[in-house]
Order: sequence, then C-alpha cells, then structure tokens
Amino acid sequence: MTGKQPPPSQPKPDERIRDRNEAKILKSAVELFSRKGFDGTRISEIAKASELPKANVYYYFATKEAIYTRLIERVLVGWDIALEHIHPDREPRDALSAYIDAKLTYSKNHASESRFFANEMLRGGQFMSRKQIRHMKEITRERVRVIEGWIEDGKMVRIDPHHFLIMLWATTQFYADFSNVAAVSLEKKRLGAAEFEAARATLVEIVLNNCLPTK
Amino acid sequence: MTGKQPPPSQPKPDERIRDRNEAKILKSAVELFSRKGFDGTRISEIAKASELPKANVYYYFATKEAIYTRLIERVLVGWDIALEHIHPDREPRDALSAYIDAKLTYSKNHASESRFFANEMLRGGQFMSRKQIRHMKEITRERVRVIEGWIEDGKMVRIDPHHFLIMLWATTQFYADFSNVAAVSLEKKRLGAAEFEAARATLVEIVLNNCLPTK
DNA sequence: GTCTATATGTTGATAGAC
DNA sequence: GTCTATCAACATATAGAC
Repeated sequence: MTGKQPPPSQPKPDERIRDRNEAKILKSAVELFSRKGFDGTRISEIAKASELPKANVYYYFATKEAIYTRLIERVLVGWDIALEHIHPDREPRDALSAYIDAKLTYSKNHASESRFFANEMLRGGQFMSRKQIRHMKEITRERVRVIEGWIEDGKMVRIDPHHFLIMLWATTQFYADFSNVAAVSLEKKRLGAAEFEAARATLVEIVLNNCLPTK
Repeated sequence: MTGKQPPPSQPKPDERIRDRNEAKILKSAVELFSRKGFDGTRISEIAKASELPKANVYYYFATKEAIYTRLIERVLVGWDIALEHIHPDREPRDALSAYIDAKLTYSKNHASESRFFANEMLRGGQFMSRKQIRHMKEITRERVRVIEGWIEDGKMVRIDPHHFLIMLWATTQFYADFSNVAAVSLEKKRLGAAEFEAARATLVEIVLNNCLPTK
C-alpha cells in the first residue's frame, strides 16, 4: 500500500493518454477550423498546433471530417445552455437578462467554438446531421412558445418572437464571431471585460425597456 | 457606314472581353470565398464556376490573393452606402429606419458579398490593408458622433452609441450571413421577401420605440 | 486572348518499424 | 501508442503553342 488513494474508477493509463491527446487535437482543431473552415484547415496544421506528428492525429481520428463532426456535436451541446434561461416559469425581465448574460459570457470564454459554428453556418451547415437540424428547430420553437406565452399574459409587448430571438442571438454572437470588427468600432485593440459589460448593459436596456410593458 | 451607332467612347474589343471575363471570375469567386474562405477555395473551382480554363483565370489575375483583395475593395465600397443614411441633418427616426432598410436590402440582394466579408472577419481581417481598417474606423467614428449629437439634442435616449451601432449592424447582417439559421428559426426553407419585411418591421419597432424619446 | 501540358510543391491518408 | 517514410491525388502557378 502506498500513500496514494486510487479513485473509485481508475482509468487505464492508455485511456488517460487517449483523452489527453484527443483533447489537445480538438482544442487546436476548433481554433483552426473557426478561422479557416473545413477545407481551409490542413491536418498538418492541426498536428503542429497539437504538438503531435500528423500520423498520430490519424491514430485518434480516422478522417478530418471525424474531427469536424465531433466538434459540431460539442458546440451544439454548449448551445442549448443559454437558451434554457428562457423558461416559462421565469419572469421575462429575469429570463431575458440572464440569457443575454449567459450568451455574452459564452462569447467571451468560448470565442473559438462560437466562430467555429459561425463558419459552419456561413458554409450552409452542410456538415450538420438532420437530427441536429431538427434539434435546433425544436429548441427554437420551444422558446418562441415561451415568448408567445409571455405576450399573451401581457408580460411582453406584442412583437414577432422569431425575429426577436434572432436579434438577441445575432447581437450576442457578434462579440465573439466578429470581435475584431467590434474592437475597431470601439477603438480598442481587443475586447476586454469592460467592453462585454457595456455590451450587456446596452443590450439589456434596449431589449428590456422596449419589450416589457411596465418600466 | 453601317446602321450601328458607336457610343462616344467605344472600348477596344479586348477590353470588353477582359471586363466580361473578370466579372465572371469575380462573381464566381465571391460566392466560393464566401462559403469556404481563402484557403478553402481552389482556383480550379473558380475556373470551373466561371466556365473558363484555369490558366485563363491566371491570365486575368496573377494570384489567388489578387482576386481576393479585389473583392475586399469592392465589398468595402458597398459597405459605406447604408451608413450614409445616418446623417446629422436627418431626424433619427428617418435616418435609422432608412439605414435598417438599406442594410437588409443589401443582405437580401448581395448575400454572397456579405458572407464574404463575414468570412474575412472570422479569419481576423488579415487580408485587409491598414488603410482599409483606418477607413472603417473613421466612418464608424463619424456615425458615433452623429448619434451622440442626436442624444445631446434630446432626440435620442442616452445610450452607448458604439454598442447601439453594433446591434444594428449585427442584426441586419445576420439575415445574409446566417440565412440558413434564420430560415430554421422561422421554419421556412429559404428566406423570402416576407421574412425580410417582418425582420425590418420588428427591428424598427424595437429600435425606434425604445431609443427615441417621444412616441 | 485561349488553352494544353507541365513543373513543383502540398495534401489527406496509410504502411509498417519501433 | 509513437512516428518516419511514402503514396496517389491535387494544389498553385507557369511555359509556350495556337
């Protein structure tokens, strides 16, 4: 017996290596794909950024597409989280400002994932499965219903819920995907915490002060 | 003398051919670059889409980068036009709804140019010259001053002009760059005139009803 | 101005020694 | 699980006949 206390389910050493190397590859890949897209990214670049030989990347992922689709799956999971805030049991003011906050925090902390998804959408979303598209449709439809419910209850002004959601989505997204445009506009070298806070405050003001009946 | 009336400055036949073929190449290129970015687009694809042999593309453009930078120049020219509506002599209501209208019309009619620029921004804007970046800064700063003027004159509520502009920019942009996401959200196959009109109406309502003092 | 042939390098992916 | 060597396909770009 040594002083080490093995955790309940100790992974095999091989699995630890696999997990670590896959994580390194995916991290490098999401950054590269987010900048240059699927066709523009070279496996050799991913290998170099991962500090692994190219053949090693192929040991973990059979094809370039396998890396890409794994990343789509991961990004879509992170996607739903912010939208969960828009929930029928919450008051619109709480829910909408929580959503804006969560989305901007995601934009700040997961900028390359966000850009990756933007790149895939620019391409037309051809790598997404029908199941994934169906899922996006469903979660959107649910949130539209929540907003419609708020409108019917007189808690929100009468507004097109689809375009309202698009407005929130587009604006929060912008600070991640086009951060350099935002930086040029704000006359900063890069976006920092202060800029994200000002974005949040402005957006909350515009959205909440207009779309809620009482102020 | 034939029946034909030559126009005052008849271009040489060679120039007509050059203009026509360059236009064909640029048209194909902007669509391909907008989907797959600089590194992801192959000259052979541009040639095929232009219905020209690959070597013929090289006859008109020395390098792939030459095509790309020509397109940046063209897109940036189209860029300023919508912003011109935000002019100090106009009333905010007029100016802002004209801007939204112009931007959405551009998104509808020049979607591939818009996506092309989005792709370049995702990449970090590395192909833009310092002069072009400076120009973007200047026209943004001018519009910020216009909005600040409106606020000082009591014609608009006190709001951060930078983030306000970003909100308008991001939202109108979205319908071109991520039209398939918008289509999924709106449960349509593709965006048509009705969707752009609803987008315009919703955005004008949110922006104008909140940011103008009297209603 | 058109276009075939080609030079020269790089790509995604694999074989197989360690 | 690591990594060198390698393949066929394909890339950008050019030479030069027409």
